[in-house]
Amino acid sequence: MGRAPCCDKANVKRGPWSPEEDEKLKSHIEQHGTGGNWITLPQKIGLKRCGKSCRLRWLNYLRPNIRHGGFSEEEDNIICRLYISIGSRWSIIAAQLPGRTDNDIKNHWNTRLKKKLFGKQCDDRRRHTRRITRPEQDNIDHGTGDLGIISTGVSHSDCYWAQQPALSYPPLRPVSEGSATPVTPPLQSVPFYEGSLSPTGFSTELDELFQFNSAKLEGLDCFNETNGGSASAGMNWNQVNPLLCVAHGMQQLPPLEEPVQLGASVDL
DNA sequence: AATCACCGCAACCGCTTTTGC
DNA sequence: AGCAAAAGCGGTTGCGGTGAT
Repeated sequence: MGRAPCCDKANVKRGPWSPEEDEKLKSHIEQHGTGGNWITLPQKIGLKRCGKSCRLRWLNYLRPNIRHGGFSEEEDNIICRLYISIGSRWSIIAAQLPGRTDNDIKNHWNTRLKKKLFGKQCDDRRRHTRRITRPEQDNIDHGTGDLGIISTGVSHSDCYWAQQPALSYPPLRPVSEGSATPVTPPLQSVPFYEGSLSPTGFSTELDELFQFNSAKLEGLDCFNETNGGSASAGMNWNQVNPLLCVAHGMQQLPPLEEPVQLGASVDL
């Protein structure tokens, strides 16, 4: 029983695409379109590839106007803001960044932005765990250092980067608090938002998803007061990376005379 | 110079959602 | 309305390149 496979795995080629395969697929789709059926397309054009593989190759690589790499600061900010708000909905995030694919954004997040946003601790932790044996790593990796903790709900006592004592980012506070001038969302200068901007700076459609997703952050106790309270209201803005505050649309304030130390004496 | 570990990316896997009958 | 097939999507894996030891 079980689901029928989408193709005969024994008779399809896997792995990297050759230039010839790319050319076949590209020229066919440019001339005839996909025909509305990815499953039969590879047979039609004599490719020994799974239909899903063809679709992926087209969407992520062969499609016109695809841009790879070279993410700008502005794009980084958009990705971070959306990730914080709606989570790993890569296709939705990609829809806000013309020329970017969900796969590309996902890779960019996993390899760079995650570290940029939450600090080097994640990175160091990973580096450490990769040096140890597989069984040990299996015991450690879940819920530590990685953003997986957001959805797994592991408490921050298990959260490696939340335990680190020496963060000294400039202090920050929510825009809504006090008289600080809000940071202008960088998105407003991006043409594809024109016409349907919500107060958050994203498209109206996206705004429904963009209500601050506190549930998503429940596992991240550094977003919360120790006694509960909403994720954004309870956040200790002195202890987070500036980029994270960009993600929240927060105002960054001038440095305190003494940097806040994250440690046992500080309430999270 | 050799070896090892890490990083970045392309591609795959399998689950969920959508569509057509 | 119910089912099956196709499409969409997000998580994960594998591998080549690169830097550190």
